[in-house]
Amino acid sequence: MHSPKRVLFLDLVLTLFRLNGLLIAEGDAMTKDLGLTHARWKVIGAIALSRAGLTVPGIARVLGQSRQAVQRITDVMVADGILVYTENPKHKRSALVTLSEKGQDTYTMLREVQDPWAIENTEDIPIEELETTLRLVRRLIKKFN
Amino acid sequence: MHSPKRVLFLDLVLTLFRLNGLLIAEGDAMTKDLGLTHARWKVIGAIALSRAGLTVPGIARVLGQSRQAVQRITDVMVADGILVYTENPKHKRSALVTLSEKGQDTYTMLREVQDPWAIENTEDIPIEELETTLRLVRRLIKKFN
DNA sequence: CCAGTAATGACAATATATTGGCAATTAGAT
DNA sequence: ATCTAATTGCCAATATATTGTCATTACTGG
Repeated sequence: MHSPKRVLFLDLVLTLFRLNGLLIAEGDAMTKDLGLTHARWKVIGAIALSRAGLTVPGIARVLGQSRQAVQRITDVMVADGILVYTENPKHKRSALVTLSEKGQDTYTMLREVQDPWAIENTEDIPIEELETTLRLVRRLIKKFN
Repeated sequence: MHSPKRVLFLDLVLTLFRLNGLLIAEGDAMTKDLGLTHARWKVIGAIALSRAGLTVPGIARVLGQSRQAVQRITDVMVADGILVYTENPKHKRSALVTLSEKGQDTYTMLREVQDPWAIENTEDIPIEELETTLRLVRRLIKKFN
């Protein structure tokens, strides 16, 4: 079967793996001075972008990872004073993970490098293409959920 | 700074992390019966999609990973008889990684589940959107290289 | 051709992530 | 309200990946 969409899609998948790795490398380079690793800034970013508050399994879903991996890193980050487990009105056992004051400071510093980075790397990209891509990615996520 | 592109882009990045995880889960589910793991089918896929032949660091670049991680898994796969290190005319020390007969059989079986999967998941997606997305992803990769 | 730089293999230490299992809680359906 | 299925925390084992280092080979500019 030589469906052009099939080839295109498989090519896209491989290319996405590559971009994923490069994005992690970018983030690590960007946060080198903040003492963060990708496991950490991903969690911080996920929490910061969520309005409603996130539990550990919630963060894992957002990041496409196992809840155990997230639990490990949040435990460490709580011990480091960057995150705080706060009571979850909607669930007795599953706490909400929130940024401590120190964590908010870290996020502020993260933003200071992340924002210019984001602006710089989208300068020459039409907003329509970003929207199309985001929409397509979301559509795929919905399929695979 | 409230650049809409900035927000869109950061949202896209987070969403890509999630899609990455889901794609890996999809692949693992797809290849469960073939005795593959994502570390393995990624390597097989990268080799199969390459025309010129790939070295270990070459595979690592395609997959956006460290060469050491790839080296580890290719060593195991060579020991398992799925891959073969063959002489590289262009480089004395860095061998080309190729599929053995067994590896080609595995790839054939992989294709039998992968192709329908790819077709099914792009049925309702216009080819133009796939092209736009692939082009954008490639553009980002070029920036981050 | 040569000198400096980058790429590669090899090895080790560490970090990160998945998988599996189990008990307790929650959510959903009837 | 009750039953069932899904979710969650926790623990352990294993797999995967990164980081750092060094010697060797390849590449590049002059």
